Amino acid sequence: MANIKDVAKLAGVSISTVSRVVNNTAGVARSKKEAVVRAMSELDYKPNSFAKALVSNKSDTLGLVVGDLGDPFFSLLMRGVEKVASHYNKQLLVSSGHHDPEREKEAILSLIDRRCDAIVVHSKALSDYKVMELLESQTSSVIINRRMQGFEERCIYLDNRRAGEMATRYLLEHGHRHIAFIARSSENKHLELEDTRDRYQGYQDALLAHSIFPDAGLLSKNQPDEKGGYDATIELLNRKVEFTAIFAYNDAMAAGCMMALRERKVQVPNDVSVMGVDDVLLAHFLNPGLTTVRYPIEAMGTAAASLALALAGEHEPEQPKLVREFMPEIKIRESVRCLK
Amino acid sequence: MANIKDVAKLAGVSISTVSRVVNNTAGVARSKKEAVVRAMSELDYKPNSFAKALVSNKSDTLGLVVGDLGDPFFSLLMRGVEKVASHYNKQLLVSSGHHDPEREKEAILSLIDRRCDAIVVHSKALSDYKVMELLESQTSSVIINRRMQGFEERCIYLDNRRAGEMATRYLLEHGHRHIAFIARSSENKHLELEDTRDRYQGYQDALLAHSIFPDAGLLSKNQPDEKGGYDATIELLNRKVEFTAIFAYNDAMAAGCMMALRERKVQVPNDVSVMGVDDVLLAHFLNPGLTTVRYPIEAMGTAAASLALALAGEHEPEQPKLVREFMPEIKIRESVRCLK
DNA sequence: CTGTTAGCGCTTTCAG
DNA sequence: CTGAAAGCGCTAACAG
Repeated sequence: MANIKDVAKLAGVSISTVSRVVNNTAGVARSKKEAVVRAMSELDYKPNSFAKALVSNKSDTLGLVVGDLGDPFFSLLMRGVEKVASHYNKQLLVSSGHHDPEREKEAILSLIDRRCDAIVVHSKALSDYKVMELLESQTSSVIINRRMQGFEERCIYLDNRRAGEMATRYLLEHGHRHIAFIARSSENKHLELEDTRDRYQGYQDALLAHSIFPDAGLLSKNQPDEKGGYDATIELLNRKVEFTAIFAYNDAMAAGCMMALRERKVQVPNDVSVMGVDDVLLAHFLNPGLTTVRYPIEAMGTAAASLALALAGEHEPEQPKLVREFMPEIKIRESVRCLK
Repeated sequence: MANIKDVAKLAGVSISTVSRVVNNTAGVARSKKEAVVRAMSELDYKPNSFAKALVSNKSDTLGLVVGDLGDPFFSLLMRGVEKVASHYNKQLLVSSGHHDPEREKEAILSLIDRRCDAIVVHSKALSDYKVMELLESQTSSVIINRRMQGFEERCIYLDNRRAGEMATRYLLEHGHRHIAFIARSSENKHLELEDTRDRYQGYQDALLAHSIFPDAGLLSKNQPDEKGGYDATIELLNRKVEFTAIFAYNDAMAAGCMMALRERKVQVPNDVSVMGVDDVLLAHFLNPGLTTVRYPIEAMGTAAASLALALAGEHEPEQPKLVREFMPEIKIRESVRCLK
């Protein structure tokens, strides 16, 4: 592959001149410029990005760590991040942590090794401490979907407590009094997940505001996907506790939940109402459509990438005060019945 | 950030020695080795990947072009590709073509500029000719989901004709005689999309084998997503033509189709049966579950990445004869009614 | 086993 | 406006 020297030779100029026309970094005589341009296209010259990165110490790369590339939630997150990456002409380097602490750590480190200009990290398997330790020296990195003490400036997150509170209140306002909660279980025993805890907290807030004491028998934990939602619901059903509504940690669990209910001939929403969180594509196409709490994940991905790039000095933060905490909102479909 | 010189100085050795212990490329005296290791960890040394790539002319990067990062189909593709990337310790560089010819071209070129060791491309907006022109000199690139004349060695694709034939035959075997086809329309007037054409061809094959002459009034085209499926179905319904089954280009369109039917109070599968292609997550959670033709996209992503890396000389192709053409298979759920 | 040295391809002073 | 030259951090002969 042709390099800058070849171009210089063919154009009859020095490599500095070639560099100047490539980067438009200084004036060059029209005639020489034309010669260079001609030589470049003739040789199909493409500047070597490594050499450039080496000397400029900038990679024009945006790193992103997600949990699982195949998950619709992360899919939306990636789309949001990609939007700003392409706007700033950055390439996207993606790594998956596979919900495993060791692999998450590797994913983060590999991105750091690559000297990304900025990094956006979604991590659930690593402790706050570990994440901060890994990213401390990486000043233009942003954590998404997590709020960490002393690291707030670099966190983009949802008000999960409010999400839990909103959903539960919505159910209460529709006359439900026995509301089950399907929570996300943590793979790591020592790591309490902030988001599921906050959503549960919000759930309790709403209940207590209606003078209802949260019943541990209505709490079921499982992994945060369709299968987990299914299993958690079966377990709930087997307990023979009474409930008229189920609030699931996320839409994926809600989908599994509805599947289990259908199997057991429990009608949604006639017998039991269901709500989720996220508002991924799936929610729209479930039947009945899933009433859920919208998690603006794509917009948050965009915000995170934008913040990361701002930290990297790529641009000024647009807003006078950047929004770091996003607000959930209720998306009404057909999975909740009014009991009044 | 510390570089190799700093480490060498601190360890009291030459940079070659440091390089040797980093890459384990030659024996080093135990004492020096230990000194180097200590210095590295003390300085938190991370080899500069650009310098390494520059000198070795290898980037340890796998490039991937997809249509849209937010689409579940591509999500699965990415997961398949990522699996082999991480297995070979390659970083994944992802670009999105946004279903636009110009942006697809840019995406491919940007990956070439980055000197990826191998590239996997999913392109629908560019013509065969353009794609081949762009990737001709890029010997370790693979096209997925497309079969191109004279480029077969680098294509990984599904037997789309058979997919269309299988689905239609399945419907015929269940007694359906009036089967509508919802096709993918092409954004680009001059570009006939091979996959939708092949599926339609297979649809016709099956029909003709049952002595049924394909009726153009039962064909409706639209964009290949939920909205397109919805619109195509509404159009079909408005035509007042008779049909007992609908075969959609993909699951997304089938989902939109079912949505439209539900709105119009047409019951699935009692009044109309529906089939799709892909078997994405959605298919499982639609109600009724969508009977579809499984497109092993994740496995194909894995195969494509593996082939690309083999072309790059990273490894021998595992199979004596690598599978380039994948076979669809029927995934039975509840959206098809037996009329016999 | 170890150090010296010549680049990899590019940007960026610095003279002219 | 232009070219020469000094690196960016690393690898890989080459000599010892």
